[in-house]
Amino acid sequence: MKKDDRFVKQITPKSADFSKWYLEMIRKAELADYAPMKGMMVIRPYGYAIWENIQRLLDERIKKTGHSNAYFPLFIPESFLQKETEHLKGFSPEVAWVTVGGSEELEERLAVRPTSEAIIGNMYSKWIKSWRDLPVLINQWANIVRWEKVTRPFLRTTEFLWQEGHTAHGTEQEAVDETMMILDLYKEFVETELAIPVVSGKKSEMERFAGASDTYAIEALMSDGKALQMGTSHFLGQHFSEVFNIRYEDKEQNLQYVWQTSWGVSTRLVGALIMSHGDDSGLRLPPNVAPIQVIIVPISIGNWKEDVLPAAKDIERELLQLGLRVKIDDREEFTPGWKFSEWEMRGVPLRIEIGPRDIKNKHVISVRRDTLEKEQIPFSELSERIPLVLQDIQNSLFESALKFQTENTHDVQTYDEFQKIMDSQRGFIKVFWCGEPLCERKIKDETMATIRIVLPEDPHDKKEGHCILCGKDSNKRVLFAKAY
RNA sequence: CGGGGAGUGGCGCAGCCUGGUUAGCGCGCCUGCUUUGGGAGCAGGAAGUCGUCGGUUCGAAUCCGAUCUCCCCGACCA
Repeated sequence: MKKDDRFVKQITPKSADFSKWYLEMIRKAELADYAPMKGMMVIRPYGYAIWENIQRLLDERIKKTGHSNAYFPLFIPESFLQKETEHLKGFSPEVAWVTVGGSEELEERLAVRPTSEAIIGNMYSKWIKSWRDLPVLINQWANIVRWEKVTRPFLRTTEFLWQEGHTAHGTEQEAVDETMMILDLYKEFVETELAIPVVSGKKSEMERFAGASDTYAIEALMSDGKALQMGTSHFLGQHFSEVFNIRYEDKEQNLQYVWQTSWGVSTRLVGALIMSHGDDSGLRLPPNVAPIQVIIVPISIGNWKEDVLPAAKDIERELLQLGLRVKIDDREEFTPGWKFSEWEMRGVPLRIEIGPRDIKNKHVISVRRDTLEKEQIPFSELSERIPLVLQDIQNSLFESALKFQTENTHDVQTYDEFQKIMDSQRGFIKVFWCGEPLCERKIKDETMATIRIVLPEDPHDKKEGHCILCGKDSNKRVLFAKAY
């Protein structure tokens, strides 16, 4: 769409300045606002409603796979964090500390949780005694604080909301299986509900979670060619069970350390929604998580409150009965045209226009946000048609994001090509890598790209090749990208 | 954390260099009337003490210092 043809004129087009567009979207669509303290934001009702939908849809899946929710304290004694050396090293630069309670200096500082492995490890050591106590499958929805130097709304904030699962198992295999099951669950969830295609795989050593044996992640390509980590699933091995002494007696009466996992996704997903689907006119929210799925705009002409509004309300009632999230915009102070633009900018998937002409002809005009296509739907077919259209929008948002991802995943042969792509349109770059952190480091220094994931084996792909940088023989296919 | 830019009614900005009466403009907001099928028009009105603290000066949005916050680039970052 040419700039001049855009109906929505109050925002910087995404194509003109991606970063500015992103920040404007958040504020103009009223997803969030800056709080007065550095790096902190207020999630406003419209943004929070998206998070609530994410929570609900993910929570269902977490419970369906046998996990239960619980809640652990916000504060963690310093000594707990210190137990796992790598964990401490990884997090200490960004921990916020409580040193005073009321007017009294604390004997031991308390960390505001940057993640909960330590406090949960401590509790698990009390709860787990026998093989009969296993597995422990607990999830918590919580807030997290990390004192980040550079922050961006939703993508990296000082305080954020997330879900963190923490499980303990009797065997290594069981914990590994859990790690992978959750990774798949995340992938399915994000692709189905957020309509964002992701790639999943293991993290390189450099990107591994502090204290984990292995970290797996789902990564998505944003429409500016940068990758965003959307969720992680960690196989913790016995690192935490050893230091927190989480042991159980097995059937043979041997004391064994448990095997653990932890995994999480955060409010960052809201940022991902904005960046993957948004366009020059604003947000394009997938129906499954959109706070409002259908906005009904009555055409306010003449005696519209008596002629048009009742019909609009009938339609609202009918759609509500289908379980849809519907709203009528009956504000008198705005013209229909204004409302069209407003809801377009805010990303509502489907708009229904109804005016005197439509009532006479017993149909409505529906306009889908993703394509801006208009369609006449007879009153009698609304209940049947609207859910289908919404599903189609959900699907086509995914398809177009997938197309973008495919078109921007480059299979390159030379480092020269690699550098050229990173200097221009970016995207995912698929190459062989020798496994040396030194090569990874050098590539990062020269191109800003990091290994997002080590690709799982794919029967369609070559198995052997040469490291893109040093040329050594390699059987590791990896995905490089510039990360958020 | 380093380099650069910026904070002036709700939003976007001008004024600052070369201190000087009531700090302007557009959008938005309020009231009224006319309107309403892709961001309506006219008339009237309200709202800022110039991020914050301190300094220079007869006088500071304007000069100086500190500090907070935001943006961009980099360093760092489950």
